[in-house]
Amino acid sequence: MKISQKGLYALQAMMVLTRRYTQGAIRIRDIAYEENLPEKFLELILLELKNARIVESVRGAKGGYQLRRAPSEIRLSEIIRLIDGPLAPFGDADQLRVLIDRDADHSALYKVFLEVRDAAAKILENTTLADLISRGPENKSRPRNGNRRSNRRKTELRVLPMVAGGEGHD
Amino acid sequence: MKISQKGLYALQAMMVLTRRYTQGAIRIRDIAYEENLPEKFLELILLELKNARIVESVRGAKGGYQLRRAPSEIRLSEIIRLIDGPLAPFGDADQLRVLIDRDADHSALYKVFLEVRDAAAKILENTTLADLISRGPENKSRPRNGNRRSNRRKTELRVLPMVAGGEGHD
DNA sequence: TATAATGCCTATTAATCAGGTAGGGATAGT
DNA sequence: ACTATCCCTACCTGATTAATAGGCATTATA
Repeated sequence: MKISQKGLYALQAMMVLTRRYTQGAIRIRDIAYEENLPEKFLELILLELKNARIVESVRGAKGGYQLRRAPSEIRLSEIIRLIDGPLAPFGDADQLRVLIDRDADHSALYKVFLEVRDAAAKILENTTLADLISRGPENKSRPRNGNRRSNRRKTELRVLPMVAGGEGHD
Repeated sequence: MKISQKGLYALQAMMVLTRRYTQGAIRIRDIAYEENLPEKFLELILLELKNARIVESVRGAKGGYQLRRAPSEIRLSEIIRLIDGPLAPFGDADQLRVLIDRDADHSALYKVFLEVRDAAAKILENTTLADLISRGPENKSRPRNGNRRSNRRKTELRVLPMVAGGEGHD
Protein backbone atom coordinates (compact mmCIF):
# COMPACT_ATOMS: atom_id res chain seq x y z
CA MET A 1 0.00 0.00 0.00
CA LYS A 2 1.29 3.36 -1.04
CA ILE A 3 -0.24 6.58 0.21
CA SER A 4 -0.21 9.20 -2.51
CA GLN A 5 -0.06 12.94 -2.12
CA LYS A 6 -3.77 12.88 -2.79
CA GLY A 7 -4.25 10.40 0.01
CA LEU A 8 -2.31 12.59 2.37
CA TYR A 9 -4.42 15.59 1.36
CA ALA A 10 -7.56 13.58 2.04
CA LEU A 11 -6.35 12.67 5.50
CA GLN A 12 -5.35 16.24 6.24
CA ALA A 13 -8.73 17.50 5.13
CA MET A 14 -10.48 14.93 7.26
CA MET A 15 -8.46 16.04 10.25
CA VAL A 16 -9.64 19.59 9.72
CA LEU A 17 -13.25 18.42 9.54
CA THR A 18 -12.65 16.46 12.70
CA ARG A 19 -11.27 19.42 14.62
CA ARG A 20 -14.28 21.45 13.47
CA TYR A 21 -16.76 18.66 13.88
CA THR A 22 -19.17 20.77 15.93
CA GLN A 23 -19.00 23.82 13.70
CA GLY A 24 -21.26 22.81 10.83
CA ALA A 25 -20.25 22.93 7.20
CA ILE A 26 -16.72 24.13 6.40
CA ARG A 27 -15.93 25.63 3.03
CA ILE A 28 -13.45 23.88 0.75
CA ARG A 29 -11.54 27.14 0.60
CA ASP A 30 -11.10 27.23 4.37
CA ILE A 31 -9.85 23.68 4.52
CA ALA A 32 -7.47 24.36 1.65
CA TYR A 33 -6.22 27.49 3.36
CA GLU A 34 -5.74 25.88 6.76
CA GLU A 35 -3.77 22.98 5.39
CA ASN A 36 -2.24 24.77 2.45
CA LEU A 37 -3.69 22.45 -0.15
CA PRO A 38 -4.49 23.19 -3.81
CA GLU A 39 -8.12 24.22 -3.68
CA LYS A 40 -9.44 22.71 -6.89
CA PHE A 41 -7.66 19.46 -6.29
CA LEU A 42 -9.06 19.29 -2.80
CA GLU A 43 -12.49 19.84 -4.27
CA LEU A 44 -12.16 16.59 -6.22
CA ILE A 45 -11.01 14.74 -3.17
CA LEU A 46 -13.92 15.96 -1.07
CA LEU A 47 -16.28 15.00 -3.85
CA GLU A 48 -14.92 11.50 -3.74
CA LEU A 49 -15.26 11.36 0.03
CA LYS A 50 -18.81 12.56 -0.35
CA ASN A 51 -19.69 9.93 -2.94
CA ALA A 52 -18.29 7.35 -0.54
CA ARG A 53 -20.61 8.81 2.10
CA ILE A 54 -17.82 9.59 4.52
CA VAL A 55 -18.53 13.30 4.45
CA GLU A 56 -21.58 15.24 3.38
CA SER A 57 -21.93 18.57 1.67
CA VAL A 58 -24.13 21.58 2.13
CA ARG A 59 -24.67 23.30 -1.18
CA GLY A 60 -25.14 26.90 -2.13
CA ALA A 61 -23.95 29.98 -0.29
CA LYS A 62 -22.86 29.22 3.26
CA GLY A 63 -22.26 25.71 2.04
CA GLY A 64 -19.37 23.44 2.79
CA TYR A 65 -18.43 20.00 4.01
CA GLN A 66 -18.79 18.11 7.25
CA LEU A 67 -18.30 14.59 8.53
CA ARG A 68 -21.23 12.24 8.23
CA ARG A 69 -20.25 10.21 11.25
CA ALA A 70 -18.50 10.83 14.54
CA PRO A 71 -14.70 11.08 14.20
CA SER A 72 -14.36 8.02 16.41
CA GLU A 73 -16.30 6.07 13.79
CA ILE A 74 -14.07 6.94 10.87
CA ARG A 75 -11.03 4.74 10.48
CA LEU A 76 -7.93 5.69 8.55
CA SER A 77 -8.21 2.46 6.61
CA GLU A 78 -11.48 3.62 5.14
CA ILE A 79 -10.06 6.84 3.78
CA ILE A 80 -6.88 5.26 2.49
CA ARG A 81 -8.71 2.42 0.77
CA LEU A 82 -10.97 4.88 -0.94
CA ILE A 83 -8.24 7.17 -2.24
CA ASP A 84 -5.30 4.83 -2.67
CA GLY A 85 -6.79 1.38 -2.95
CA PRO A 86 -6.11 -1.85 -1.12
CA LEU A 87 -3.82 -1.99 1.89
CA ALA A 88 -1.99 -5.03 0.57
CA PRO A 89 1.48 -4.38 -0.89
CA PHE A 90 0.50 -6.37 -3.96
CA GLY A 91 -2.98 -6.97 -5.35
CA ASP A 92 -5.57 -7.13 -2.60
CA ALA A 93 -6.30 -9.45 0.27
CA ASP A 94 -8.77 -11.60 -1.65
CA GLN A 95 -6.47 -12.04 -4.60
CA LEU A 96 -3.63 -12.96 -2.28
CA ARG A 97 -5.75 -15.60 -0.58
CA VAL A 98 -6.63 -17.08 -3.93
CA LEU A 99 -3.01 -17.09 -5.05
CA ILE A 100 -1.90 -18.70 -1.81
CA ASP A 101 -4.38 -21.47 -2.49
CA ARG A 102 -3.80 -21.95 -6.17
CA ASP A 103 -0.18 -21.09 -6.85
CA ALA A 104 1.73 -23.53 -4.71
CA ASP A 105 5.11 -22.43 -6.06
CA HIS A 106 4.72 -18.92 -4.75
CA SER A 107 2.34 -19.38 -1.93
CA ALA A 108 5.04 -18.77 0.68
CA LEU A 109 5.75 -15.43 -0.95
CA TYR A 110 2.12 -14.42 -1.15
CA LYS A 111 1.67 -15.42 2.45
CA VAL A 112 4.31 -12.90 3.41
CA PHE A 113 2.51 -10.24 1.39
CA LEU A 114 -0.69 -11.10 3.21
CA GLU A 115 1.07 -10.86 6.55
CA VAL A 116 2.24 -7.40 5.64
CA ARG A 117 -1.22 -6.33 4.61
CA ASP A 118 -2.71 -7.74 7.82
CA ALA A 119 -0.21 -5.84 9.90
CA ALA A 120 -1.02 -2.60 8.10
CA ALA A 121 -4.75 -3.27 8.30
CA LYS A 122 -4.53 -3.89 12.01
CA ILE A 123 -3.02 -0.47 12.59
CA LEU A 124 -5.15 1.47 10.16
CA GLU A 125 -8.42 -0.18 11.12
CA ASN A 126 -7.74 0.59 14.73
CA THR A 127 -6.88 4.23 14.29
CA THR A 128 -9.73 6.69 13.91
CA LEU A 129 -9.77 10.36 13.15
CA ALA A 130 -10.66 10.97 16.78
CA ASP A 131 -7.47 9.20 17.81
CA LEU A 132 -5.41 11.38 15.55
CA ILE A 133 -6.83 14.57 16.98
CA SER A 134 -6.63 13.46 20.58
CA ARG A 135 -2.94 12.68 20.04
CA GLY A 136 -2.48 16.06 18.37
CA PRO A 137 -0.71 19.26 19.45
CA GLU A 138 -3.66 20.78 21.34
CA ASN A 139 -3.86 17.76 23.57
CA LYS A 140 -0.34 17.57 24.87
CA SER A 141 -1.34 19.00 28.28
CA ARG A 142 -0.07 22.40 27.31
CA PRO A 143 -1.52 25.59 28.85
CA ARG A 144 -4.39 26.44 26.55
CA ASN A 145 -4.76 30.19 26.13
CA GLY A 146 -7.45 30.35 23.48
CA ASN A 147 -5.05 31.87 20.98
CA ARG A 148 -4.77 28.73 18.95
CA ARG A 149 -2.44 28.43 15.96
CA SER A 150 -0.48 31.37 17.28
CA ASN A 151 3.21 30.74 17.01
CA ARG A 152 3.00 27.31 15.50
CA ARG A 153 5.89 26.62 13.13
CA LYS A 154 4.67 26.83 9.55
CA THR A 155 6.58 23.84 8.32
CA GLU A 156 7.85 24.26 4.78
CA LEU A 157 9.49 20.92 4.62
CA ARG A 158 9.10 19.80 1.05
CA VAL A 159 9.18 16.05 0.70
CA LEU A 160 12.30 15.26 -1.27
CA PRO A 161 12.28 13.38 -4.60
CA MET A 162 14.11 10.49 -2.94
CA VAL A 163 17.13 9.78 -5.08
CA ALA A 164 17.82 6.13 -5.70
CA GLY A 165 21.24 6.10 -4.11
CA GLY A 166 20.31 7.82 -0.91
CA GLU A 167 22.01 6.29 2.09
CA GLY A 168 19.97 3.27 2.97
CA HIS A 169 17.17 3.45 5.58
CA ASP A 170 13.79 3.38 4.04
CA MET B 1 5.06 0.39 0.18
CA LYS B 2 3.80 -0.99 -3.07
CA ILE B 3 5.29 -4.01 -4.75
CA SER B 4 5.24 -3.62 -8.52
CA GLN B 5 5.07 -6.33 -11.13
CA LYS B 6 8.77 -5.78 -11.57
CA GLY B 7 9.28 -6.29 -7.85
CA LEU B 8 7.34 -9.54 -7.97
CA TYR B 9 9.44 -10.71 -10.94
CA ALA B 10 12.58 -9.92 -8.99
CA LEU B 11 11.41 -11.96 -6.04
CA GLN B 12 10.39 -14.86 -8.27
CA ALA B 13 13.76 -14.80 -9.98
CA MET B 14 15.54 -14.76 -6.66
CA MET B 15 13.53 -17.76 -5.56
CA VAL B 16 14.71 -19.66 -8.62
CA LEU B 17 18.30 -18.76 -7.88
CA THR B 18 17.74 -19.89 -4.32
CA ARG B 19 16.35 -23.28 -5.33
CA ARG B 20 19.34 -23.70 -7.64
CA TYR B 21 21.84 -22.22 -5.27
CA THR B 22 24.23 -25.13 -5.59
CA GLN B 23 24.04 -25.39 -9.35
CA GLY B 24 26.29 -22.58 -10.46
CA ALA B 25 25.25 -19.88 -12.90
CA ILE B 26 21.73 -20.07 -14.30
CA ARG B 27 20.89 -18.46 -17.62
CA ILE B 28 18.40 -15.59 -17.75
CA ARG B 29 16.47 -17.61 -20.28
CA ASP B 30 16.07 -20.53 -17.92
CA ILE B 31 14.84 -18.33 -15.11
CA ALA B 32 12.44 -16.61 -17.45
CA TYR B 33 11.19 -19.91 -18.71
CA GLU B 34 10.74 -21.48 -15.31
CA GLU B 35 8.78 -18.56 -13.94
CA ASN B 36 7.22 -17.50 -17.20
CA LEU B 37 8.66 -14.00 -17.13
CA PRO B 38 9.45 -11.69 -20.08
CA GLU B 39 13.07 -12.47 -20.81
CA LYS B 40 14.38 -9.04 -21.76
CA PHE B 41 12.61 -7.39 -18.87
CA LEU B 42 14.03 -9.94 -16.49
CA GLU B 43 17.45 -9.17 -17.89
CA LEU B 44 17.14 -5.58 -16.69
CA ILE B 45 16.01 -6.69 -13.28
CA LEU B 46 18.91 -9.08 -12.87
CA LEU B 47 21.27 -6.34 -13.97
CA GLU B 48 19.92 -4.15 -11.22
CA LEU B 49 20.29 -6.92 -8.67
CA LYS B 50 23.83 -7.41 -9.85
CA ASN B 51 24.70 -3.72 -9.53
CA ALA B 52 23.33 -3.89 -6.01
CA ARG B 53 25.67 -6.84 -5.42
CA ILE B 54 22.90 -9.19 -4.43
CA VAL B 55 23.59 -11.54 -7.31
CA GLU B 56 26.60 -11.98 -9.53
CA SER B 57 26.91 -12.84 -13.16
CA VAL B 58 29.11 -15.10 -15.19
CA ARG B 59 29.62 -13.73 -18.66
CA GLY B 60 30.06 -15.35 -22.01
CA ALA B 61 28.87 -18.74 -23.17
CA LYS B 62 27.76 -20.97 -20.28
CA GLY B 63 27.21 -17.76 -18.36
CA GLY B 64 24.34 -16.85 -16.13
CA TYR B 65 23.44 -15.56 -12.70
CA GLN B 66 23.82 -16.81 -9.16
CA LEU B 67 23.36 -15.48 -5.65
CA ARG B 68 26.31 -13.74 -4.07
CA ARG B 69 25.35 -14.72 -0.56
CA ALA B 70 23.62 -17.61 1.12
CA PRO B 71 19.82 -17.54 0.73
CA SER B 72 19.53 -17.25 4.50
CA GLU B 73 21.44 -13.99 4.28
CA ILE B 74 19.21 -12.32 1.74
CA ARG B 75 16.15 -10.62 3.20
CA LEU B 76 13.05 -9.78 1.25
CA SER B 77 13.33 -6.20 2.46
CA GLU B 78 16.58 -5.80 0.59
CA ILE B 79 15.13 -6.86 -2.73
CA ILE B 80 11.95 -4.87 -2.33
CA ARG B 81 13.79 -1.71 -1.29
CA LEU B 82 16.02 -1.99 -4.31
CA ILE B 83 13.26 -2.49 -6.85
CA ASP B 84 10.32 -0.67 -5.32
CA GLY B 85 11.84 1.78 -2.88
CA PRO B 86 11.19 2.49 0.78
CA LEU B 87 8.92 0.28 2.86
CA ALA B 88 7.10 3.24 4.36
CA PRO B 89 3.61 3.91 2.95
CA PHE B 90 4.56 7.53 2.48
CA GLY B 91 8.02 9.01 2.00
CA ASP B 92 10.65 7.03 3.87
CA ALA B 93 11.41 6.32 7.50
CA ASP B 94 13.87 9.19 7.86
CA GLN B 95 11.52 11.71 6.33
CA LEU B 96 8.72 10.52 8.55
CA ARG B 97 10.84 10.94 11.63
CA VAL B 98 11.72 14.48 10.60
CA LEU B 99 8.09 15.31 9.91
CA ILE B 100 7.02 13.88 13.25
CA ASP B 101 9.51 16.19 14.90
CA ARG B 102 8.88 19.31 12.88
CA ASP B 103 5.25 19.26 11.83
CA ALA B 104 3.37 19.19 15.09
CA ASP B 105 -0.03 19.49 13.43
CA HIS B 106 0.35 16.23 11.58
CA SER B 107 2.79 14.38 13.73
CA ALA B 108 0.10 11.98 14.97
CA LEU B 109 -0.64 11.07 11.39
CA TYR B 110 3.00 10.58 10.45
CA LYS B 111 3.48 8.48 13.55
CA VAL B 112 0.84 6.12 12.26
CA PHE B 113 2.62 5.96 8.91
CA LEU B 114 5.83 5.13 10.70
CA GLU B 115 4.10 2.42 12.71
CA VAL B 116 2.91 0.86 9.48
CA ARG B 117 6.34 0.97 7.95
CA ASP B 118 7.88 -0.55 11.09
CA ALA B 119 5.38 -3.39 11.01
CA ALA B 120 6.17 -4.08 7.36
CA ALA B 121 9.90 -3.79 7.96
CA LYS B 122 9.72 -6.23 10.84
CA ILE B 123 8.19 -8.87 8.63
CA LEU B 124 10.31 -8.28 5.54
CA GLU B 125 13.59 -7.93 7.39
CA ASN B 126 12.93 -11.19 9.15
CA THR B 127 12.06 -13.21 6.09
CA THR B 128 14.88 -14.51 3.95
CA LEU B 129 14.90 -16.30 0.65
CA ALA B 130 15.82 -19.45 2.52
CA ASP B 131 12.64 -19.10 4.59
CA LEU B 132 10.55 -18.80 1.46
CA ILE B 133 11.97 -21.95 -0.06
CA SER B 134 11.79 -23.97 3.12
CA ARG B 135 8.11 -23.06 3.40
CA GLY B 136 7.61 -24.00 -0.24
CA PRO B 137 5.86 -26.89 -1.98
CA GLU B 138 8.83 -29.25 -1.94
CA ASN B 139 9.07 -29.07 1.80
CA LYS B 140 5.55 -29.97 2.81
CA SER B 141 6.56 -33.46 3.97
CA ARG B 142 5.35 -35.00 0.75
CA PRO B 143 6.84 -38.21 -0.61
CA ARG B 144 9.70 -36.98 -2.76
CA ASN B 145 10.04 -39.08 -5.87
CA GLY B 146 12.75 -37.23 -7.70
CA ASN B 147 10.30 -36.32 -10.45
CA ARG B 148 10.02 -32.74 -9.33
CA ARG B 149 7.72 -30.25 -11.03
CA SER B 150 5.79 -33.16 -12.46
CA ASN B 151 2.09 -32.59 -12.23
CA ARG B 152 2.20 -29.20 -10.59
CA ARG B 153 -0.75 -27.03 -11.60
CA LYS B 154 0.46 -24.42 -14.05
CA THR B 155 -1.54 -21.57 -12.58
CA GLU B 156 -2.74 -19.15 -15.19
CA LEU B 157 -4.43 -16.83 -12.76
CA ARG B 158 -4.07 -13.41 -14.24
CA VAL B 159 -4.14 -10.71 -11.60
CA LEU B 160 -7.30 -8.74 -12.23
CA PRO B 161 -7.38 -5.01 -12.94
CA MET B 162 -9.12 -4.39 -9.63
CA VAL B 163 -12.20 -2.34 -10.43
CA ALA B 164 -12.85 0.50 -8.04
CA GLY B 165 -16.23 -0.69 -6.86
CA GLY B 166 -15.30 -4.25 -6.12
CA GLU B 167 -16.93 -5.56 -2.97
CA GLY B 168 -14.81 -4.17 -0.17
CA HIS B 169 -12.04 -6.29 1.38
CA ASP B 170 -8.62 -5.22 0.37
C1' DT C 1 40.99 -18.91 -34.01
C1' DA C 2 36.35 -18.61 -35.57
C1' DT C 3 31.89 -19.09 -33.89
C1' DA C 4 28.08 -19.27 -31.00
C1' DA C 5 26.23 -18.32 -26.67
C1' DT C 6 25.76 -15.56 -23.30
C1' DG C 7 25.50 -11.18 -20.31
C1' DC C 8 25.96 -5.72 -20.64
C1' DC C 9 24.08 -1.54 -21.65
C1' DT C 10 21.47 2.18 -23.76
C1' DA C 11 17.59 3.72 -26.16
C1' DT C 12 12.82 3.62 -27.29
C1' DT C 13 7.95 2.99 -26.59
C1' DA C 14 2.91 2.71 -25.44
C1' DA C 15 -0.10 2.91 -21.77
C1' DT C 16 -1.28 4.37 -17.48
C1' DC C 17 -1.15 7.23 -13.43
C1' DA C 18 -0.28 11.37 -10.53
C1' DG C 19 -1.11 15.75 -9.60
C1' DG C 20 -3.08 19.33 -10.94
C1' DT C 21 -6.03 23.27 -13.57
C1' DA C 22 -10.28 25.14 -15.84
C1' DG C 23 -14.83 26.32 -16.36
C1' DG C 24 -19.61 26.18 -16.70
C1' DG C 25 -23.88 24.39 -14.28
C1' DA C 26 -26.82 23.68 -10.16
C1' DT C 27 -28.28 25.22 -5.75
C1' DA C 28 -29.08 27.98 -1.86
C1' DG C 29 -28.73 32.16 1.24
C1' DT C 30 -29.35 37.24 1.15
C1' DA D 1 -31.48 39.11 -8.72
C1' DC D 2 -27.11 38.34 -7.08
C1' DT D 3 -23.51 35.97 -5.18
C1' DA D 4 -21.29 32.25 -2.88
C1' DT D 5 -20.74 27.83 -2.87
C1' DC D 6 -20.59 22.88 -4.27
C1' DC D 7 -21.06 19.63 -8.66
C1' DC D 8 -19.22 17.65 -12.50
C1' DT D 9 -16.65 16.89 -16.67
C1' DA D 10 -12.90 17.73 -19.32
C1' DC D 11 -8.29 18.56 -20.03
C1' DC D 12 -3.19 18.82 -19.37
C1' DT D 13 1.77 17.75 -18.34
C1' DG D 14 5.30 14.97 -16.60
C1' DA D 15 6.57 10.69 -14.45
C1' DT D 16 6.31 5.90 -14.07
C1' DT D 17 5.47 1.14 -15.54
C1' DA D 18 6.21 -2.66 -18.18
C1' DA D 19 8.05 -3.81 -21.49
C1' DT D 20 10.95 -4.40 -26.43
C1' DA D 21 15.08 -3.80 -29.42
C1' DG D 22 19.59 -4.11 -30.78
C1' DG D 23 24.38 -3.70 -30.87
C1' DC D 24 28.71 -4.49 -27.94
C1' DA D 25 31.71 -7.29 -24.84
C1' DT D 26 33.11 -11.55 -23.06
C1' DT D 27 33.78 -16.39 -22.75
C1' DA D 28 33.57 -21.55 -23.86
C1' DT D 29 34.42 -24.76 -27.10
C1' DA D 30 34.84 -26.96 -31.76
